Amino acid sequence: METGKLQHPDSGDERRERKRRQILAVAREIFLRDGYAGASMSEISACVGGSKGTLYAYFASKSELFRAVLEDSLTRHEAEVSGTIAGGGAPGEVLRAFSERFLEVLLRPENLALIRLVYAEAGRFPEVGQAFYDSGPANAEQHLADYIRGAVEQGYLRADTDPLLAARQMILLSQGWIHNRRLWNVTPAPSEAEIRENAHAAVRTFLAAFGA
Amino acid sequence: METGKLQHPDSGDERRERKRRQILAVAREIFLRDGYAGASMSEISACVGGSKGTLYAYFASKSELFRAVLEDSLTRHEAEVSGTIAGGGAPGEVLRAFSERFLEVLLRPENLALIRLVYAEAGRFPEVGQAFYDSGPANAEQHLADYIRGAVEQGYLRADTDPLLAARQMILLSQGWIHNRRLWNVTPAPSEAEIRENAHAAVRTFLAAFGA
DNA sequence: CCGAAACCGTACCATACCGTACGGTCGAGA
DNA sequence: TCTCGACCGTACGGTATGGTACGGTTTCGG
Repeated sequence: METGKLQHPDSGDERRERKRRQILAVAREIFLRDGYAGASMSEISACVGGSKGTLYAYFASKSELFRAVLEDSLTRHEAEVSGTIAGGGAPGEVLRAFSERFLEVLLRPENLALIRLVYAEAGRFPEVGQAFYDSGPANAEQHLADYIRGAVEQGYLRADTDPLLAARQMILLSQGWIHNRRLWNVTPAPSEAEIRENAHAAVRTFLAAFGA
Repeated sequence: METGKLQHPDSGDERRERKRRQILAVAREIFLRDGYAGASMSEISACVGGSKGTLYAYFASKSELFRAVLEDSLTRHEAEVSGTIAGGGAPGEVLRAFSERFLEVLLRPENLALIRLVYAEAGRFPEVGQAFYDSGPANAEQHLADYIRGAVEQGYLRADTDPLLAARQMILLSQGWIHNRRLWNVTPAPSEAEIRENAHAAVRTFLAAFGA
């Protein structure tokens, strides 16, 4: 009743939602490309096709649009990385899979741009950094620590392992030097082989420190 | 002759150089606070005291000022970190000193702001990232790798250690989770004890992987 | 088929930006 | 004391910004 009939492919709410997503997609692209201060509402509305009045009918201000773009972008890769450790099992292969996937996700151009943007704005807008941390690194950290705790209990890892510390070190090693060099834009995108190599090295060091 | 007499405390060139440094200091502060797009030449000139015309007599454009600020900022901590590994010696204490100093330098508010700024602009201005990398991380990486190579030859570390890989992993572990959380602005400045703890954990993991 | 709501195009406001220009002032060197 | 260059204060030009207003048009539910 309040949402209209399903027969029609273009009910009001659906239409509005579609437009909203379209605006978010365009705005996301421009924010990631130019940064918060560098992006322009006029350009966004021009790129999205409609008028600026319409844009302001969907989002009350630039900062609110920015917030919505971030919120939308952050909920994308929640499960993708954590999925690699959901099953449990022996650390060697699980951690290798995690490390590879983790770095591969971090290195996608869209995510590099997002990470740059968050770093840039976190100083002035603490809630940006907080939102990013909560919906990304905090999850990875927690899930990995849980897995490690289980692996310790099963005797795969040393009994005196601090799961949280081990998880954080594993994440740092997985992220690797490549990630920094990509953020600094001083090296082209690495091959899959390099990513695998990094994961291999990370796991080797991790297991040397925490393996049973 | 070409630089004027030393008797007078205020020769022309000296005066110019002083003003230049003053401008750089103020501009640095504002760029680090507001980012490149967010900073304003008018505010900089107002903060520095003089007129905008004078500002443009020293730096031809905003981008050139930005470049000069970066160049000036990057040459500060060259030796401070590398000094901790200059002497050589057994890895345990040397690496601990390196790790502590490294993280402590990274966590200084001015450097956090600089790192944020570089991350933010490296995507659009590759030369910014390159300059930063060359004058900072590349040096640390190289010096640490050299030290590790020496330690391997002296039998302190495993013979099959890849010095460059080991150096990079050591840097990643030293930088630690704290550094990221500070960049994301989700945690207050850590105590010295936390920094020492991080260094301790980094060295422990490193030696487990590469110790002889 | 009607009426209302959403949307478009465009013009507009106030502000801020970068960069320039210009007349006045001050201090140093001759 | 005179000259000259650097500096100051200020104002300005041209452009772009975030955000608003408004009349005309399309779209959709009833």
